[in-house]
Amino acid sequence: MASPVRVRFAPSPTGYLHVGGARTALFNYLFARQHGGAFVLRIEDTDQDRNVEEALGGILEGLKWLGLRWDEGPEVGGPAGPYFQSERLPGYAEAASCLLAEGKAYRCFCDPEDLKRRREEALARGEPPKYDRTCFRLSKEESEARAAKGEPFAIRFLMPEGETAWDDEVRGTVTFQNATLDDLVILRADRHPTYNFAAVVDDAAMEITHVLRGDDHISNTPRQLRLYAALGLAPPRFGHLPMILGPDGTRLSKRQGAVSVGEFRDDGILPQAMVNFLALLGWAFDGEREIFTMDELIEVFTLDRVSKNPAIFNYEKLDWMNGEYFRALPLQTRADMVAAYLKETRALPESALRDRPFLERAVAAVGDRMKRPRQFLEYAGYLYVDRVEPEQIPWAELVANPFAAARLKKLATVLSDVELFEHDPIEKATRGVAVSEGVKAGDVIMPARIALTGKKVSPGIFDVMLLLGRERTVERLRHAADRLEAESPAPTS
RNA sequence: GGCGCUAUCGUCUAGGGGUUAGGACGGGUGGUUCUCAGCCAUCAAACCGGGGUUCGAAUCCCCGUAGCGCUACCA
Repeated sequence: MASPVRVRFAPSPTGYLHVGGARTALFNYLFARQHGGAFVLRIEDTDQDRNVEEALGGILEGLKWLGLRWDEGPEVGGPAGPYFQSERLPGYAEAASCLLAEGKAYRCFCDPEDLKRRREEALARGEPPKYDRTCFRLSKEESEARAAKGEPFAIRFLMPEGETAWDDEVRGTVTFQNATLDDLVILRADRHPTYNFAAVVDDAAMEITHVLRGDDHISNTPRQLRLYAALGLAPPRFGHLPMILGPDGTRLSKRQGAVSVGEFRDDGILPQAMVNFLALLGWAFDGEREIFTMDELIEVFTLDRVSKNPAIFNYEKLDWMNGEYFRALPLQTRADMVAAYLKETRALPESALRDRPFLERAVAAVGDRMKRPRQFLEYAGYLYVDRVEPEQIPWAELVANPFAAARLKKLATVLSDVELFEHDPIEKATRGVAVSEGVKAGDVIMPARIALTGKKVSPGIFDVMLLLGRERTVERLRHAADRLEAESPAPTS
């Protein structure tokens, strides 16, 4: 039996949790859970200049919100800690010294600014911008003398000849010529490791068995493989996940819509929907089934069904999927979410939110028209205002209808006389008006809808009346009728 | 420029030497209905191009093209 599966998600705290990162984390999580392995969270904070104080909290929060609990890492600890690279500095320095001592790495005294300039010049000439090994040619004595004098230096890995290949879990065999790889810096002048080196040292130390990461790391893999070999360490297996692109086919950016899981959460996306949607970005079960709970994903997820091509993020499909999940939620939960949304956005005065039973009735009436909490007011906002100001187009339609005023008036009268102001009596009375007018029910209902809600679209009209109550219903109908009479000529009889 | 990866409806994808190339989102149409949503039914919509291999290629191979990624003392 092979060693137990151990995977990791290794974000650097430089920003929010991007959906691409979230998808990578999800796939790692699913793979770990399915194999009964461990999901490790490691924070790659070796670049102090780029670390953002608040970023870590957001990333952790995002992972938790998605339900991706890590077995080892920040907040929970674990046997392979610490889980912040900034706390593992001695290990990198030691590993680098070993390579230096064995002649597998060398000191580089070149000035970073100078290097940068040379690289740009090479690029401008159309040449590969590789390090020219100036410092590799230094004698051992000179190198040591300069170091002893206190001259700053970085440590570079001496890239061996030959080629490097591996059997990728999603792409099959991938091969690189080492000549196209650089003598990469493994330890910077400030004694901090660079990404490729730290990742190798830590993945080995943490006994990571599978590295599942974004496609953008594919060219890092041969470098890391060479590093494992030089260090005498057994490499993990690698799997490169396809990128997630924006609607325009380029890297998903804020310009194209929400990109961080926090934004989606604030937009009323449910974590279950996000997880399900993300799972389908670059992976499919059989091409038919689309709805999966996390547990079901854990059961059926396999790396060999991960797609090789980049996926464009489809906001509409996420919205649809969210609707699928949102509608399935119990009324209580939906009401909770709507209440939380209204409170956070202060879309309604505090007082309006106090009547919880009313809110629940309204949410029930809106029913499955709502795919996200934010749509509540779209369908029920008129319940929370003293007087509706009808939208332009619906009102114009009413004005153009010569019979509208009379029908509204009649309906108002009938409704004010209905004994029990409940759904069925209201419906019966309303339909009665239509019959006596010799028209279809819709010819009475549509004007009423506009008078009552100001819109052409609303929940069922009898639910609306019920929610409004007899008084407000009758008043709105009469008010609309009066206004109509004032604005439009009476029907020629 | 170099290196690498990829290529099926607009999008996510299934399939993979012989299929009416399947599903989902989105779109169209019809039904249910007081509108919308939902639900049901239904339609349109794809194998990047060129060469091979083969009786047969969307599927295997090569070339081209395109897209994306990497090419840092970033991760």
